[in-house]
Amino acid sequence: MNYPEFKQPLNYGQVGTDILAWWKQNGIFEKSVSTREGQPTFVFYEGPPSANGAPGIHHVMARTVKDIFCRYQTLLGKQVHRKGGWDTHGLPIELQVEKELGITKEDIGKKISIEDYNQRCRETVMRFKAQWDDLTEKMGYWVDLDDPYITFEPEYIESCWALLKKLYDKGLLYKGYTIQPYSPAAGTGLSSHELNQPGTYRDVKDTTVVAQFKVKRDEKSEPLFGNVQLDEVPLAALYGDNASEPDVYILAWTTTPWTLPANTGLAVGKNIPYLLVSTFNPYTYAPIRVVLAEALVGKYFSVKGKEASFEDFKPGDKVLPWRIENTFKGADLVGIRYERLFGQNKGYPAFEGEENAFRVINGDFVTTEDGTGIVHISPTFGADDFRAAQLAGVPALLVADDEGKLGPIVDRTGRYVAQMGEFGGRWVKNYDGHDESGADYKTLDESIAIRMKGDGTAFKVEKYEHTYPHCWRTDKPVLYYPLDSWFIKTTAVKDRLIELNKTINWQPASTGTGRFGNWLENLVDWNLSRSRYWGTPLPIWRTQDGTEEICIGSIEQLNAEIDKAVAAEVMTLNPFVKNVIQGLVVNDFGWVSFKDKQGNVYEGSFLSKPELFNGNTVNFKDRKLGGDIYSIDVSSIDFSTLKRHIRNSDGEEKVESIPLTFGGADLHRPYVDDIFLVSPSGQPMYRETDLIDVWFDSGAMPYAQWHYPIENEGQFQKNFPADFIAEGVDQTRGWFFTLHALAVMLEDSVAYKNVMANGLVLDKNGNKMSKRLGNAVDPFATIQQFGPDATRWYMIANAQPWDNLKFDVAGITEVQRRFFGTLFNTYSFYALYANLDGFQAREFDRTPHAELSELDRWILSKLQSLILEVRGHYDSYDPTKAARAIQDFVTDQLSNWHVRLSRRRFWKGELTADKRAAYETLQECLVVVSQLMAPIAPFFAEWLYQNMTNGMRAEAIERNTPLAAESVHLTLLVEADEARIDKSLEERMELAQRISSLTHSLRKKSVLKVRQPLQRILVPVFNDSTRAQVALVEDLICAEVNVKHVEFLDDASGVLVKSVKPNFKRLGQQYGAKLKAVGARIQQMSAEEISTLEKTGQLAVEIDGEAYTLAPDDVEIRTQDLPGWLVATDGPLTVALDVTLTDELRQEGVARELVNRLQNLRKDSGLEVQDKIRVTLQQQPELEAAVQSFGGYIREEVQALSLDFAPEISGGAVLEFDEFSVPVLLNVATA
RNA sequence: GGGCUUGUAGCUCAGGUGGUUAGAGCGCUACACUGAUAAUGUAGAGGUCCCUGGUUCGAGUCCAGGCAGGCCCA
Repeated sequence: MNYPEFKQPLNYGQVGTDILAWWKQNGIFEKSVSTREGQPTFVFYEGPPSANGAPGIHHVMARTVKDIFCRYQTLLGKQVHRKGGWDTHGLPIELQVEKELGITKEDIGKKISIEDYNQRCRETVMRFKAQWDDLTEKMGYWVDLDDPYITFEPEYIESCWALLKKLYDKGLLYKGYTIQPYSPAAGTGLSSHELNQPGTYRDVKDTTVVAQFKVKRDEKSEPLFGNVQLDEVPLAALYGDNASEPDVYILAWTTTPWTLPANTGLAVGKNIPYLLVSTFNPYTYAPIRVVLAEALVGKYFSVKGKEASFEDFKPGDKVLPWRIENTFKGADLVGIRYERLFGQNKGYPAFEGEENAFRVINGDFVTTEDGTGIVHISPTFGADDFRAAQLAGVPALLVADDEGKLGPIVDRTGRYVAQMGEFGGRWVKNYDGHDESGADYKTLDESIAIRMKGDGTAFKVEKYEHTYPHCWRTDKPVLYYPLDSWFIKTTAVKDRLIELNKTINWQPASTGTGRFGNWLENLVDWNLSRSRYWGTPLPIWRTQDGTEEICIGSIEQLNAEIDKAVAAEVMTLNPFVKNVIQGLVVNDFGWVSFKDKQGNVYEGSFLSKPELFNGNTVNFKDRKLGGDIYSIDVSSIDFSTLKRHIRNSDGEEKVESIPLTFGGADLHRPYVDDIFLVSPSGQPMYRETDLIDVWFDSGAMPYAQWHYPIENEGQFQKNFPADFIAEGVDQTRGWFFTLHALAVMLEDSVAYKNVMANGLVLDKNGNKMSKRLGNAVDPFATIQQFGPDATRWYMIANAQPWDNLKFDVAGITEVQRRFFGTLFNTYSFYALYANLDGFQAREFDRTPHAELSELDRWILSKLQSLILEVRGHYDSYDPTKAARAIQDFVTDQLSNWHVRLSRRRFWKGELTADKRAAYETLQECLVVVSQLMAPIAPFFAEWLYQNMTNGMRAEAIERNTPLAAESVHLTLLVEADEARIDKSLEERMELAQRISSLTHSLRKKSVLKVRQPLQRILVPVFNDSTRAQVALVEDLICAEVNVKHVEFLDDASGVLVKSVKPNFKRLGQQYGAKLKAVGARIQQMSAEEISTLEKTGQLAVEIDGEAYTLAPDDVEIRTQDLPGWLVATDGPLTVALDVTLTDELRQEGVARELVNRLQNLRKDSGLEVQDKIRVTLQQQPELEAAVQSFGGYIREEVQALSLDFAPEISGGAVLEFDEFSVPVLLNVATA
């Protein structure tokens, strides 16, 4: 048997398993890379997943996308290395460990050592690696799992350090601050995780103040002083004697009055409407004008006040009179300057940048839900404040402490610094546990409010209940407070980031311009600092006073610095030494040798018992039998001489040096924290305790995966930048950004040329999948059940990867049935008949293209078009369209038309030239389809390819043809042979399909089954080309719909009834508003008018008294009816069916019925396709007539050597059809 | 709250630059076909194209505002 045959239904899961085993056995993935050696490369970066959880179905989606384009590029002949990777650091892992250990961050270093804690993290992070690897294999994602980069390995961290140093040397790394939740009582910052603990947000009653900020009169603020008088009351009349213009104040509300002395700006919403209102201060009763949001006027001013007289207002009156003077948009107010609330004149300190402070700025967070619609900005005590101020160039109010170090007006214990005038030293909240019940107790907020009332700068003071976060440990209120942080100055390269982003091909484009582009436009500096334990440590050491610092870029440099520090006696011992020695004890390998600094030679091994280290000394046993045990001071060891001696099983000895850096060196905390360096001036330097953002780790992978820039420059250069990356859209500001930012800063280049951001995988109802809701889909079970191909195909074909996918297994079933089932059937069909005929396709001596039938040339033309189309879609990173095009070709064109119409060719008779051509055509289609689908459905494609080509392999290898490749994934994708594309042929086949469909529809209406032959169909045609086109496919149509002829009707026949439809597109352009009338007139055209238009090429009509000349292009003429005929239409195409039945047609119909029943009988009797039979029917006149005319046909169809009648038949079957009931005897012909 | 994104038949999705009668597959119903048969053909039912307003002779398509879902950020 040349072509393997399979039972229906095919077990797709098994196909996956079998192919996977074969790939492994034959190293196909490795070959897919190695056979492309020397070819152009296609660089792909694997975004490292974290293996601390089980993989989900969405990972199958993301990895399918990655896999598709890597496989496709391989098919194009490129070499595609795919180095895997693991993301191993970060908060999720720490939290998981803490949960498992039942501890909190506070316990680290107390209940558990940092060392042990990090060890737990290291063990936890790879816990699910086996599952991940398993899924990777089973789903057919080809990536190198044997040599992945792992972000916690010392080489990887060292690369990160080297990159940080490069940034540091470029001046892009600096220490600043961010506003973070801070607990003065605990003296520590709080993570958002800690802030989300239950019970941290509580209702508290605070003193709140609506403060008045006095506007400085200048060019910018002049409109506020202009006397617009919306309420049409002259100013003088308003204030009576106080006719001089009252001051203008901007109102801003705060629930934390203690931040008011730190105010440096006011934020407005640029689209929010604001009012200028004339009124009086409720405490000093001075006439004032105030600015606030229109929407909030009702909150501060009563209806009564709007009517109240200004002249009659006197101190003590409850109702404040008020009038609206003018309206503004927030944008109009931006830039206005105002006076400092607590200024130097009142004893408050000056600060740097003061000239840029006290301005109105834009704030996108401003709302009119509460307050005044204007937000008081104190950049040191609010994250929004800080950001808005930074964007607008407004400085923070910082004062110098005793050492000259700048800081906020509140110290880290929660008190005002001494410089704060009358309030200096006051607690901003009750952090000192002061008794609040005392009559004279006043909070700082209250004191400030009282002061402001007196100064006339408070417009409203009241107690207000709101929720406020509290420290979960101390129960004291949290402050938003500036904490030290290290930053990468991404804003310095902002323009370049934007510029280079425009050269990246984003899929979908909107993510690049929108989500990512906007993010770049509003870029702030990258906050690198994390106060955590399990991550890449920041390699910066500083002196206590911060005046001297060093950024370490390599372990070599670090060792050199350590040596200096040891020499300067800042440290007694290089902490890595212990690490190395520990490693040598743990790894049982043989023995070591070294010299001490005096040159004495030692040979032997370190002893771990009773304890490895006693201070800095270690026990060492001489290798001589019964040798002495020394106690050695490790600081005396000359580590450059340290070697280990390994004896293998053959007794061969291997000697290797042990670098101090690796082989046990751990660059994590706490080890790096134990390193103290010495500054040039001789001061000790301590490491900044921060870790760096894990996103830096992943963004550094283009460099760190090769241990670049420490080594492997060539590797790096060859693989930078990436041609393609793909991850979820949630990575836009994560990995996509960090890759881009680092590439621009370090290499002035993009990091990737093409990027796909895929969407989420939701459950079938559109809800997010989660373990908690129990709607998560198990990827292993899915692949097991449906096979990897149907799963992948469904995900790709159903929705474009960047749209969210509603995952429904019913969809996989459908794909499996409709696409894979059809393709499998088509293959089985081919295999069945090819095997019967002993046919084996060859690459040589094939039927010349010109000699192929219309049908064959058509499907091959379609195939070439498909190759073009699919390549185009893959090239433009649109796998969905590629999948859909392949699917439509296989189901609609190949199976449902070409194979269906070719069935007789396959099963009839000997291996003729036409049959051979049919095999060759189908064979070519199937092989090409296997290639085209290979990126998406790699297993099934392999299955199909091998089944189709294994019989050709030997010759292919011998003659070195494309099919020499043992795997479809090692082939080169066929190029479309455009010479074989025949658009005209494709067009007429479509006509044949549509005419057939219409004819079927007519048969159905007339209840004339297809088995009943009919004489003819009539097709009206208006032009010769259509006529010629249809004539060429007449045979196909006749065979498909079982009629004898296709006849054409043209105008000359005189029986066509035409109708006309306005061509609105053309008419609209020509007549515009008149179109309606013209269109109506066209629809009323008479037969004569249509005829005139056709013959003369124009038609004069009158519409609403105006003359128009219609051209043929203005209308679409079609035939809709043939009087006396049953017709069906599809757009411009019309078909009429001649339903006249002659005796001969009837007889042929009977003959066909007979054939059909006999075939069924054959099949029911279990006969094989090739068995011959003898048939005897019971006599019946009508049957005999039919057999007389069509006996030869019947015998041939049912492969009967004889077809006879007998007067009486018993014991056989009875054929029933139409009004017949025929006893029959069927025997297998033995000879 | 901001940015981005999605909304078309029961379900999943198509619908360049606006053109009047909005399509496909699945599912459903009926009929047919039967040497691919757990396949296939034909027909039918099924739509306020999320809503409101605007531009236009004409809007699923363009504009504005809203609603709902999603993601990211605050």
